[in-house]
Amino acid sequence: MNKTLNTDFTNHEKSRCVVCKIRTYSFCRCLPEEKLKTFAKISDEKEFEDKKTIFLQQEQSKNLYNITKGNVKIYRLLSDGRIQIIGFLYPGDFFGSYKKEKYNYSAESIGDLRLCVFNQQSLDDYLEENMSLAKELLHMTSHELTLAQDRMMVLGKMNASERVAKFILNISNQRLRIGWQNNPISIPMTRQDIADYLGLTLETISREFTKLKAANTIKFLTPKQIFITDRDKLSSFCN
Amino acid sequence: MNKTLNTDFTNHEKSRCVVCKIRTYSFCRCLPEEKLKTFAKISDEKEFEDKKTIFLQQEQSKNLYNITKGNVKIYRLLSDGRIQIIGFLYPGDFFGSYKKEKYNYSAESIGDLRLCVFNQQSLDDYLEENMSLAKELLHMTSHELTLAQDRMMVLGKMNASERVAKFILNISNQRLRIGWQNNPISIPMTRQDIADYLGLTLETISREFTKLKAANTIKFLTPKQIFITDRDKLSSFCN
DNA sequence: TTTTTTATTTGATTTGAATCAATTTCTTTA
DNA sequence: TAAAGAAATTGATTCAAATCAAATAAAAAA
Repeated sequence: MNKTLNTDFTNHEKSRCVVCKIRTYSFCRCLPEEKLKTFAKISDEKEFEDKKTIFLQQEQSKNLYNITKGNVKIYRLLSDGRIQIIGFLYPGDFFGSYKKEKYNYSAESIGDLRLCVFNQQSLDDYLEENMSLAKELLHMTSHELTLAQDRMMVLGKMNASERVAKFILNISNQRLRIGWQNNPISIPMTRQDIADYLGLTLETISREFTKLKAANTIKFLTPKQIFITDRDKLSSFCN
Repeated sequence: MNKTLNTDFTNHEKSRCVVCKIRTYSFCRCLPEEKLKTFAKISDEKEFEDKKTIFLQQEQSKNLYNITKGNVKIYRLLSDGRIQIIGFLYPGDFFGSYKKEKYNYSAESIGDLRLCVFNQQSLDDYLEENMSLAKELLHMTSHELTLAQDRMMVLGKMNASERVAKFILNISNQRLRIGWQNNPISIPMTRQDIADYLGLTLETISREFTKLKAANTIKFLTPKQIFITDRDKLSSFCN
C-alpha cells in the first residue's frame, strides 16, 4: 500500500524543500530560500507503489499534488469503460485541484512514486500572502492549457504515424527539460497506455513503431528503451 | 476594418465596467464596484466585424482580450494547412495571453464582436495589487483546462454521432450559463467550423445532423437554428 | 532453471469516416 | 424578383485504423 513518510524535519535546520532536487522544475521554484522552511510545513510527503490509485474522478477534491519522483497518469473514463489518458506527468508537474470541486480526472502511479501533498485550504491561505506563488501557479496552469491545446491538434487532425512520432519527440524534449538523458529514452508506460493517450489502439502503436524502425529513425534497446537514430527524419514524420 | 471605440468615460461618474452587462460571467466579476473605475482605465474597447483576424499564432503576444459581445474562434494550423479549432468563445470568455510569449493559437471573430483589450504589463501591475483578480484568473484558467481535458476525451475516444450530440448539448448548456435562451439555439459557426472543431469533415457533420433529425431528437428551424425536441434522447447519444 | 503469465508484434478482415462528386438549399446582390 | 454565389445535403467509393485472431517475446512466479 501507500504510506505517509515519517521524515520529520521540524527540528532540523533545513526543510526538505531546501534540499529538494526537482524544485527548479516545480511551482515552488518562485519562493526565496528563507520562505521554504515555513512552506515545507503546509505539505506532506507520500509514497506510492506501481499502479496505485491516488484519487478517482468522482471524488470530492481535497489536495493538490506535486511529483518529486516517478510518473503519474491522469485519465478519464466513459460510462462504457472507454478510457482517455489526459496526460503522463513527471517530476516537477502538479495535479489534483486547488479549489473545492470534484476531481476532473483519475490519477494513478506508474512505477514508484513520491509526492508532496498540499491541503487545498492551507495552500490557499499561503497563496493569499504570496503573490509570487499565485502567479507561478497561474503561469504553470496556463502552460498546461497550452499543452492541452496542442493535444487537441494531435487528437483531432493528426494521423497515426504523426501521433506516434510526435509522442516520442515530446518525451525526449521533456527529459531534456528536466535535465535527464534524452536519448535513449526509457518509456515507463505500456503500449496500451500510449494507445489510450494518443486515441489509437495498441496494435496500431506497435505497427507504427515497426514502421519507424524500418525507416531507420528509431531503435528499441528493450521494448521500453527507445534510441532515436535520426531525429530530423523522425521530426519530418509529424507536423 | 476594426476600430477602437471612442467611448470616453473619464469625465463621467461611472466607468463602462459598472454598466457592463456581462461582468457577472467575466473574470472582472471578483472586483468590488469601487475598484471598477480604476480597473476600467487599464483596458480599451475594440470592435471587429465578421471574419476579422484578432491575432495570429506566430505573433509576439501583447494583450489579453475579454469578450463583451459576439463570438470568437481560436484555432491552430499545421504547416500543410490542416486546421484544428481549439474553441469557440462567447461573452465573458477571455483569450490571448497574460505573459510575454508567442500566442499559441490564432483568433478570429464570428459575427460582430466587441472586446475589452488589456495590455499585458498594465494587467500584470494591476494583478500585483489585487490578489482576488489573480485568483479569479487562476480559477478561470483552471476551468479552461478542465474543458480542454474534456475535449481530449471527445477527440480521442468518441465517434461521430457522440461528438455531434455532445456539441449541441454543450452549446445549449453554455447559453443557459450566460442566461440566454437555450432552446432553440442559434449556431453562429458554419458546418466547416463545427467539423474543424470536432475533428470531422463537414459532410460527416451534415450526415450526423440528418441522423439526429431522423431520430426525432432535434429540428432545424433554419440551418443555423437548432431546436432540441428530445433532450434526454439526445443525451443518450453521447457518454 | 522451467513454467506461467503478461506484454508485444504481426496477419487477415471489417468498418466508420474521409474523399470525391453532384445536387439542393439558402443567402446575397444586382 | 431573378440571378449568382455560397453553404449545406446526399450519394458512391476509398482508405486508414479498428477489430478479430494468432504467434512471439518478455517478465514474473514456481
